[in-house]
Amino acid sequence: MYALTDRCWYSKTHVAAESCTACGVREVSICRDVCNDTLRDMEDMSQRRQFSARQTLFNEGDRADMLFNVLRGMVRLYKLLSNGRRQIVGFALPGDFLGLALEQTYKVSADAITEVEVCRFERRAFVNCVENRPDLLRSLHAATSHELETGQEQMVLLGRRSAEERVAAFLLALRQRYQRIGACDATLWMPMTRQDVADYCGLTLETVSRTFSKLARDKLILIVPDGVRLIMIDRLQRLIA
Amino acid sequence: MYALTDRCWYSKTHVAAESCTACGVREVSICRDVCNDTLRDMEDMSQRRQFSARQTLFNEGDRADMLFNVLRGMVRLYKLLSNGRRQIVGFALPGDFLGLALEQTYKVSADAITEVEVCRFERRAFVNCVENRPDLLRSLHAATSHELETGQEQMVLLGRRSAEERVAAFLLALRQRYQRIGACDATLWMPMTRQDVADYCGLTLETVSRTFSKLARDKLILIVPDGVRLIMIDRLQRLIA
DNA sequence: CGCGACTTTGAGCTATCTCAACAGCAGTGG
DNA sequence: CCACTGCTGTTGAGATAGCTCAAAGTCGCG
Repeated sequence: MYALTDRCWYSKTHVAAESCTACGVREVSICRDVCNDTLRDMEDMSQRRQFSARQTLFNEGDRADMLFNVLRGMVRLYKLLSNGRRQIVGFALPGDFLGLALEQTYKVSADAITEVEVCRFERRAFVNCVENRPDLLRSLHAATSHELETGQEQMVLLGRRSAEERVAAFLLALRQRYQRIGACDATLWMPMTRQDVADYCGLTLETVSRTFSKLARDKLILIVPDGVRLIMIDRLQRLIA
Repeated sequence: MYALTDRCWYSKTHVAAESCTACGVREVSICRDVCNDTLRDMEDMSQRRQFSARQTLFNEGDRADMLFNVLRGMVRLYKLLSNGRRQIVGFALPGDFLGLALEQTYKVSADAITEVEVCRFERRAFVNCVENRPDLLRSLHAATSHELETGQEQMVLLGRRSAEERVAAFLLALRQRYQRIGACDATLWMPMTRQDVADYCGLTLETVSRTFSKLARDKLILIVPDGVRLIMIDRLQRLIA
């Protein structure tokens, strides 16, 4: 898949190649298991696009004209409340598909945390394709189911865990996701801010910062620029057992 | 659909008829939009079953041999943490399908809150059917997407809302679900305990009770046996705006 | 009637939030 | 080259929403 010994998997030099068959994220995307005909259809429909850090991909409520497959970088998906409170419902990594539900309007907002490259589809065309291609629908359903399960885990985290457990669970889940896309490393790349982590974990940024500090003081993690190195994964796991 | 002026829609006398075409919950189930052939297949696979209140339908981690469509009653879906903490991730009502993800093991536990009647499928047979019936897959995907969206709303509730907002949002969401299945009424049927509501809203049962009392004191709701009557829906809505 | 399960209410406690100060660092411009 | 600014992160101290523990109230049911 990627060269993974360092964090170059998300760097500019490892952009997925132009062709789907050579695409670097195909192995972890909804297009992994589709047949060749379907893949060709998808390739014909797709356009490559880039977003710079902090650019918006779409806003909750907008007409969902475009669907995205993330190729590189990190995207935050979130909902806002009237008074500015924000809940991040997920961080999208390479291989993640935005718009799984195929619905007419976006149900969350999305913006780029880092520079982001995506494979973009027009929704109408994509939906048409899905209608004729049960293998693609099957993939979409599997991905949606997986998201649903992740969401249920997150409800447990938000509803029933302490601050320390939330942060530990967040770190371990992030690690698992990097493993899944073949980008694992004892050092987790964390381009998001403390505020982002807080808005994902249902905490304040100060509590997140204090909790990171405590975990570092206890030598379970090491805080490094743009990331965290997991030192004692077993003890992190015991925290959330 | 049902006779709805009172709460009889969930009573024993309104059990869905034996035939799928005459089924009382079909209009709100995954089988709503499937073609006649698919429906016949599903009917052949399905078995009617009953569970009494507090009976377990399945436990998280078990092999998912059976899938369920709820016909009558209410089911709680939850996850447990080691020390007994519980997060309820959803209440299943008539028309809700349990096992949308078609996965090999259950990701949550489910037990009956009331007496429950279900339409039950063997997973293997069901999955086989889905493979050959894109229309059913389409329905499953739509239902799964809807669950995913509901889950994201719930993350906002759990991560960023106050106790009062959580309870208000819970009541309004419950009302919407009853509306959706054609069982709406100013009085919401709430057979679950305060502990269940607490475990759904990420609160303690005392906080839920106090919040209900406050909403009742403020005349936004009226607490009645086995339910809550919504008196000033607009003010509840303003609470969560 | 009396028991058990659920609910309500009260009072004190604490995990987390809020507010505030400060530190590190990158970019900017004199 | 260095002051300055803005942004992110850290740390401290006091405030508070919701939790915990406890007691009493309600209701259905044998």
